[in-house]
Amino acid sequence: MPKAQAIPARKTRIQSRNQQAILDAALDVFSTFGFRGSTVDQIAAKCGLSKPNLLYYFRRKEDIYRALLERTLANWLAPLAALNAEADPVEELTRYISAKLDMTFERPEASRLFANEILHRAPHIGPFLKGPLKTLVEEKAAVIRRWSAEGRLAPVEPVHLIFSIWAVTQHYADFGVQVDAILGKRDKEAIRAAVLAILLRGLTPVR
Amino acid sequence: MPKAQAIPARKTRIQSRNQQAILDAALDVFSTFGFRGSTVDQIAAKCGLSKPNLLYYFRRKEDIYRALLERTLANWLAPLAALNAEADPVEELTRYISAKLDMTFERPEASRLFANEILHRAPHIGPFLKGPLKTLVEEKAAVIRRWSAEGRLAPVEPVHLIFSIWAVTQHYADFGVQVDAILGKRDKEAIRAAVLAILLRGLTPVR
DNA sequence: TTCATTCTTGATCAGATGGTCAAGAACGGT
DNA sequence: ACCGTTCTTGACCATCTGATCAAGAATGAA
Repeated sequence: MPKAQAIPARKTRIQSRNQQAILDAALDVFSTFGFRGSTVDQIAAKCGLSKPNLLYYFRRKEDIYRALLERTLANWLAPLAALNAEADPVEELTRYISAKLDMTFERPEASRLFANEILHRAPHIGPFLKGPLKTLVEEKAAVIRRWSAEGRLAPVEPVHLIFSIWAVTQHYADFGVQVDAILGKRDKEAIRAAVLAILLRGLTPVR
Repeated sequence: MPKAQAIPARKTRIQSRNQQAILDAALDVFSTFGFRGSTVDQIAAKCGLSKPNLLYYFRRKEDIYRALLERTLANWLAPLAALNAEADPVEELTRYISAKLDMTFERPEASRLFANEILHRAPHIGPFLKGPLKTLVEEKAAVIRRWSAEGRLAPVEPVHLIFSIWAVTQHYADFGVQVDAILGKRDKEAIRAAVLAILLRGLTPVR
């Protein structure tokens, strides 16, 4: 059988170790230089594999990139999905914003990876935006709208509130260089307090 | 004289026309594909010049990119610089946010160009961030802080307010693909109203 | 130990891309 | 009309980079 040499279906120990190492290295590289700006050599060097060896696990550069995006997409949705319609609105939003900030602080590379992808017109994850993401946003927007209607939250445009939360929280990762240039040393808790104040100020309904 | 062929100092009509065309085309290309992702051929094709001809005006690809950044830096600072300490705080902030949104709507490519540059760790404009930008931000932060101290504005962390304004307004340019995927058709005035409400809600001081 | 499968790599290739060069065409002041 | 300057271009080059391949090394189940 003239079969194209492929990665075996059966997952060996070596395989998962190396794939993991590759993805970790790739996240660093891709998030800093973008897809086109990164080279396979760079990634290979970073995880201590030879280039052909790396390409044994991921046949094409783009495969690494896609795997990386997919690996992070679920994590991306999780905090928003966790927004609980039954709990206290302001507390829920506080928790959501705080969780997003935690992601920003702990995984700024992941944030930058996405930012890069969206900035370049989302050539790889277009369907994800129009599909699962849109659905989830609409669902949670409905929750927020209901909160307002019930008088448990001040009136607010729900989708734009979500956009604003994304924008502000991710700003500290995506534009981290700028933030650091202006702020000097970074105080995470000060950022958290300031961001929560700005985004949630006045959302507590007047009773 | 073994002189390197250089662009003449004297500026001819053809020169300014072509340089202008090159920069316009380059803004489109660079903002979509990033520095590394763009090719000189692409830019040349877009403005109807041959590659060597283009390189007659800008000897290196990077020269185009830098010229482009420089051409836009001033515009970038203008709206913030215009923040007037004497006028009404909420009105001034409203005007600032509105002006930023206008830039987002009218020149999203410029916004994406900067976003890309910052995202990639600002390899070309690092000094600008730590210099003029930082200075201006600190100056205007002082203005906002004074507003709060005088009771003309609710207490707010000024620098983070500025970051939030940048983040939210630029979001509609930088993440435009995502916004459009979720919102469908775009209503600029609805965006303006929603953004102003979210960012300024509760900043009017209680009297 | 045996041996099929899995893993690793040096050498190499093809295409893309930034940049050069020399020569010719167009321009514009006189 | 003349001629130095400015502008334009086809051909070309060196390098980078994604990807391939064949052959050898390690692994692990029997």
